[in-house]
Amino acid sequence: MQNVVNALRALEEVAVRQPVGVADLARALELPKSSVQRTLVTLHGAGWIRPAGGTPTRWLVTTKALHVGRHATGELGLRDVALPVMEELRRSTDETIHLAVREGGNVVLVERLETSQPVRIILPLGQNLSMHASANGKAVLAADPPEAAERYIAEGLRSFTGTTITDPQKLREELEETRARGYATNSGEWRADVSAVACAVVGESGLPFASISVNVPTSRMTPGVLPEFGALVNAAAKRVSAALGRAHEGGGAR
Amino acid sequence: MQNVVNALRALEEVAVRQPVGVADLARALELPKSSVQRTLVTLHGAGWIRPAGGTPTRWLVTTKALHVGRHATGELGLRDVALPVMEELRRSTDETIHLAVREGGNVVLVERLETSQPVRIILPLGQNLSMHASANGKAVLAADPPEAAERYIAEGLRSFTGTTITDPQKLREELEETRARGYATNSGEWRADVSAVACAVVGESGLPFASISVNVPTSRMTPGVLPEFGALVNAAAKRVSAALGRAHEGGGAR
DNA sequence: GGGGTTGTGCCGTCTAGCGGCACGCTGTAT
DNA sequence: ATACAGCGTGCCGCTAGACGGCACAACCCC
Repeated sequence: MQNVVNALRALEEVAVRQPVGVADLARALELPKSSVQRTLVTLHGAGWIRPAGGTPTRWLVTTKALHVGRHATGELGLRDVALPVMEELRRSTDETIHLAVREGGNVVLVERLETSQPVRIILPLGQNLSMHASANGKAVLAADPPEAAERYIAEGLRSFTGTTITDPQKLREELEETRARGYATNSGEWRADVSAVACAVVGESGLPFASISVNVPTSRMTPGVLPEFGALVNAAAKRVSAALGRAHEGGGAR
Repeated sequence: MQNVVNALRALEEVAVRQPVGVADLARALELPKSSVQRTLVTLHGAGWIRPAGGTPTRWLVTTKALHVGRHATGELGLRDVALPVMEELRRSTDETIHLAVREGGNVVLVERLETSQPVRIILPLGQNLSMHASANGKAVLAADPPEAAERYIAEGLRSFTGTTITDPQKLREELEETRARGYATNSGEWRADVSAVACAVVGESGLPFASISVNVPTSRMTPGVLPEFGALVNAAAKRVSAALGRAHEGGGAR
């Protein structure tokens, strides 16, 4: 099915480079022009891309991918269950609430409710967050079995800002604290101006598969609000976990 | 490229029915089980779906589609240009702001900023809005050349609520008013509790390709705010159009 | 415990995708 | 004015790779 693989590669490439022509794409994909041309026509027929209209023909992605992507929440109904809880969480904090799902070695932002305050964090849906440098990631990691965390650590901890935890031992301690505390934190470890508290959502198997976070500009993150938001986000994650069929056992993380 | 078409159908089907197994899918797609199986493995290899982990194998879509879908804004950089303007629009209205792009005979919601007020409208990104029963749609239709509008009208005007405009002549008058007024309106014509004002974003060719709207629960939509929000949304759409390279000529719509 | 259903894998047939090639067009540099 | 390089598009013979029938082990629910 090399064919399908190439078509999907073409689709992604169109998304990144749009509006783009056949020849450009063929070069980028290192594929014969005529093959790419055929692929584009097929993708168009299936409704995933469309010509821009002018001449020469330039291709754009349609919203088909959006429709498919909306369902990418890992568990059936996670979004529906989480949204009302996130709503309430935003009302009580008036800060930006994120819902992220684990995927591969990362955590991906899939839903967002914003604060009404002027200074705010806007991350695009679909944003990848690394496990060790985001509150959502650390919440998931802390709720994981130790082996899984070790496997992640073994891949190396990339640094993003001055406060990013890159020392394996320090990260282990941090995860331990997170479990004891019931929520994970992040103070400018990925981007200097973004701080957050998060708690994992666990499934029937007891494994974490998603995470909810309250995101605050570092400038507004005073020591006082941290435990307050922590307790709120912990309760929220517990409610979502429970609604998905299983009591949220132990702290907020494990 | 029947192959690719089937793979994309499978992907969509997985998104809708996830978590789903091979046999289920094969029935839904009316394709041999072994073919579907091969397709699933390929889609997995390409990173678009993933097995749920347990046994029996159930498939889920990944966030790959989200990443691609994020670029589905029709014009290069539309989202980046529009977001700050939408931000300001929300600050001045404290209502939910939508960015929609035209696609085929519809208009599709691609970005959203919410009000902080408790009663609010939440539409999913990727939502299709019909041309004649939404403020965004009517704004685009009013900015289109008359032939295009007539072509749309000829396809028939479906009714959603008691106030949906289904009479072609009434719609023509409404579009005329919209052009004169500089913004389109919607008072519960699609869903009874949703009202809005909108204005089209036009490209270099002078044709509308997107639209910005302020969405208000019908209960909050008093006669007074209508012209106020109308003027604001008109100014916002003009700014986006201009930033995309061309002065926004004439009223707010054309 | 057995009948049905599931996910998975093999393999011979032949179809449908592959890609080299040529065409007409447009915009640019000479 | 002319040449040229690049573009998007379409054709067509060859063959690689997809197709789908089939078989099998594991599982679940009567």
